[in-house]
Amino acid sequence: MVAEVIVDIARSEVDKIFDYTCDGSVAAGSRVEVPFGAQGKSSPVQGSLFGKTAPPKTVTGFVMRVKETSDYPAEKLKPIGRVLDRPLTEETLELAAKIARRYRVPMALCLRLFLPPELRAGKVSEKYRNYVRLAPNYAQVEIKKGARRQQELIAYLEAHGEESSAALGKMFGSALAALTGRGAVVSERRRAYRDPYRGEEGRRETKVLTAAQRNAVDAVLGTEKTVTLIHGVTGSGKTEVYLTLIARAIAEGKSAIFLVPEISLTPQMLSQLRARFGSMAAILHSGLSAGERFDEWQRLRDGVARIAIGARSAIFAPVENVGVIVIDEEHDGSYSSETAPRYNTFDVAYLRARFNRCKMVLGSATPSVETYRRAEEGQYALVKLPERINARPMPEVHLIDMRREVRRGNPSPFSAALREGLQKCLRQGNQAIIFLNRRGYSQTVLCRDCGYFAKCSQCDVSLTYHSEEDCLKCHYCGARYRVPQVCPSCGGKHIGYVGTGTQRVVYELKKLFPAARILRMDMDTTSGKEGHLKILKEFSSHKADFLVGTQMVAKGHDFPLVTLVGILDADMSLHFADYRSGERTFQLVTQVAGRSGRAQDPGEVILQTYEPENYILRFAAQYDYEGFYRHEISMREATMFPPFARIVRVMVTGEKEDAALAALKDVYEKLRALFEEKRDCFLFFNRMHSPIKRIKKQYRYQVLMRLADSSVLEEIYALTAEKYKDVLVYVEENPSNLS
DNA sequence: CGCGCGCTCGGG
DNA sequence: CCGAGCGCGCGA
Repeated sequence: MVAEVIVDIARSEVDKIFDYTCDGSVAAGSRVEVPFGAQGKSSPVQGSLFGKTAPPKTVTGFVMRVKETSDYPAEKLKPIGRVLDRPLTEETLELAAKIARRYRVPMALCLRLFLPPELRAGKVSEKYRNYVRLAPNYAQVEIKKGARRQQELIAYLEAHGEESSAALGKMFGSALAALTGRGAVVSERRRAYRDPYRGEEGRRETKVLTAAQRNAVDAVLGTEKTVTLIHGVTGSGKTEVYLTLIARAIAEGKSAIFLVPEISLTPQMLSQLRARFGSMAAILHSGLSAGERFDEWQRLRDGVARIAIGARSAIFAPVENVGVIVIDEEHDGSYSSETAPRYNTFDVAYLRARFNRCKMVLGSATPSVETYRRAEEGQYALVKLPERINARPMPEVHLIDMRREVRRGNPSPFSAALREGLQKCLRQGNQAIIFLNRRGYSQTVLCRDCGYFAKCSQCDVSLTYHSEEDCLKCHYCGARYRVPQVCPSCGGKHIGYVGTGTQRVVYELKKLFPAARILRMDMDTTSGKEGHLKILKEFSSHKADFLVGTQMVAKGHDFPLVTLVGILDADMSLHFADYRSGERTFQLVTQVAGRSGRAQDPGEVILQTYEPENYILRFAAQYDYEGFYRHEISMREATMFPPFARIVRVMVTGEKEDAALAALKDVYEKLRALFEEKRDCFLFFNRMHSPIKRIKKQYRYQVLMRLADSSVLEEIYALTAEKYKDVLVYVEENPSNLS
C-alpha cells in the first residue's frame, strides 16, 4: 500500500503530497513519522570503526489518503515510520484542504488548526489510571470478620461503582491489595481525563421555553435553509434557544459546536453549561492548563464528550456527526483570525454545516450589517426575539451634548448629568459602569511650545501616558519610554497631557467621590489569563461601586446592582477611518447600555458625545437596530462599501525598508497590470504606506483595492504568491482594522 | 524547514 | 589553492 503524506512543515516549497509505502493498518488522518529530506550520509568506509550511519532524519506527517499504487518510481519510495495517532477525521482532512485552497496557505498550516498545540509540542502525554470495581462474584468471596477496612471498601464500591486505585489506596490503605488478592475486586487500566470541572455535573435542568423561544427553535428546525439568524435584543433568552437545539442534537446521538467570544467564557457560563450537559460538554478555552485542554480535545475525539464549546478555534473541534453549530454574538470581531491562515470562522462553520447536513445558528442583538443583509435577502432564515424575557424595558439612554458642557465651563470628563447620576447611585447603594475606549492616563503627551508629540521608535504611533508606572507606553508593541522633562525637539518645558484614558477617569472620579470604591478593567489591569475574571468577580460581589473600563466591560456580564452606565466620548470610535466604525459604535453602545438595569429598576444610560445629532448614536439611544441598519446599508450602497464591494489589502511588511519597498513596487506593478486590464472590477486602487507605517520594527506598505467584482480575487492571490527575501506579502479581505 | 552541493570571493 | 559564505534545489 501507498500513503499520501503531507509533512508538517509550513512552507509552500514542501506543500505537496509525498508518497510512502505502508501496510494496510495505516488509515487516512493518521499522524506518522516519515524519513524526509537529506539523509545523514553513511561513512565512506563501510564497516570501519567510523562506519556508523547517522540516524535517518524524520519529520512528522499526516496521511491524507491510502492507495494501492504510486505514480512515483517505486524504487524511490521509502516506508512510513512510526504511526503516532489518528487525530484527524475524513471531514477535517477535507476541510483543511478547502481552507488551504481558499486562503492559499500551506496544507500543513491548515491541518494544524485541527490539532491541539499540545499534541504537536509533544509536551503532554495521555494519562492512564487504574480503576477498581467489584468483581461480579464479590459476594461469594470470604472476608475475615475483623477486616473492617475491607468491608468499608466494599461498601464504598457498592455505593460509588468504581474509583481510581490511587484514591482507594489513600482511603483504605492495604485493604485494597488484600481484596485484589482474594479476587473480590478487579482493576482495569484506562485513559484518564484531567477534568477541569469535576464535580460540577448533575442537575440537568430543562427550562420551560417561552412562546417566543419555542418559536425560534421551531423556526431553526423547520426552515430548509442551512443558516438561521436569531436577532434577539439583550435579555431575550437567546442562550436557552441555543441550549435547546444543542440538547436536541445530543438526544439524536449527534454532536454540537457552540462558539462564543473568548471574553464570554466566564466561570458562571461554564458551570451553567456543565450543569446542563454534564461531562458531555468539553470546553476549549485559554484558561485551561495544557493538560486539561489536551484532554478536553481528546474527550471530543474519543466521542466521550460531544459538545464542543469555545472561542473561535473551537470550530476546529474533532467532533463527528455534527447536529448543530451555534455562533453566539455573531458580529464579534474575535471571530476572524488575524494571523495566517486568515480564515473567517463563519466560512469554516458553513463548510462543516454543509458537510454534516446540519443547521447553523447565528445569534446577536446587533448583527453585523453583512449578515443581516443576507438574512433580509433570504439567504438565511431570520427569527426575531424583540421582547426581553420578563418584558422588562430597556434602560433609557440620555444623549448629553458635551459641547454645551464645555461652553458652561465644565472641563472634566464627566457631564453634570453623569455626576448627578453617580452621586445618586452611591447614595442608593447601587453600582455604575463607566465606559471609555482608551486605556492609559492620557492619550499622549505633547509639547505645547512646538507641537512635538512622543512616538514609538518601533511602531510610528503616538505613545500613551500611564500614570501608575509614570511612563509612556506603545499600545501596539508594549514598549515603554520615560516621560521627557523637556521637549526633545525644541527643548521647551511645557509638556502637556491631552486626551483622557481610563487611568485618568479613575483619578478624576476619586477626586469627585473620595468615598467611592473604584475598579478599573482594561488591558493593563487584566494581566494573566484569569485577570479580568478576578475584577468581574470583585465587582459583582459589590466590593466596588464604580467599574471603569474599556470595551472589556461591554460583553454580557450580568451585574444586578448596576443601575447606571456612563459612556464617555461615544464619538471616539466613530471617527476611525474605517467603513465599519459606525457599525462598531452602534454595537458597542448597545452592548454597554445593556449592562444597566435590574428586575425592578430599568436603570439608565448616559451617553456623552460631541456630536449628539449623529444618526448612529440616535438610533443606538432608541435601541433601533432596524433604523440603524436601513441607514447604514443605504450609505454602504451609495458609497460602494461592503457588502456591495470587497476591500482587499495586500500587505507588504519587513524590517528592511528598502527590501519592503522593492517588493511593494514589484507587487504593485503586477497588480496595476491587472487593474488596467480589468478596470471594471475595481472601484479603488492605490498603493501607500499603511496608516501605521511601522509596527514592531516592521515597515508596512500596502496596495489597497476595493472590488466591485470579486472574480479578480483569484488573480490577486496568484499575483502576490511570489516570495521576496526579508519581506512578507499577504492578502487580507475586508480586514477588521485598517491600521 | 534543514541539508548538501556548488559557486564565488578573499586571503595566503 | 583552500576554506568560509551564500544561494539554490531537493525531499517520496
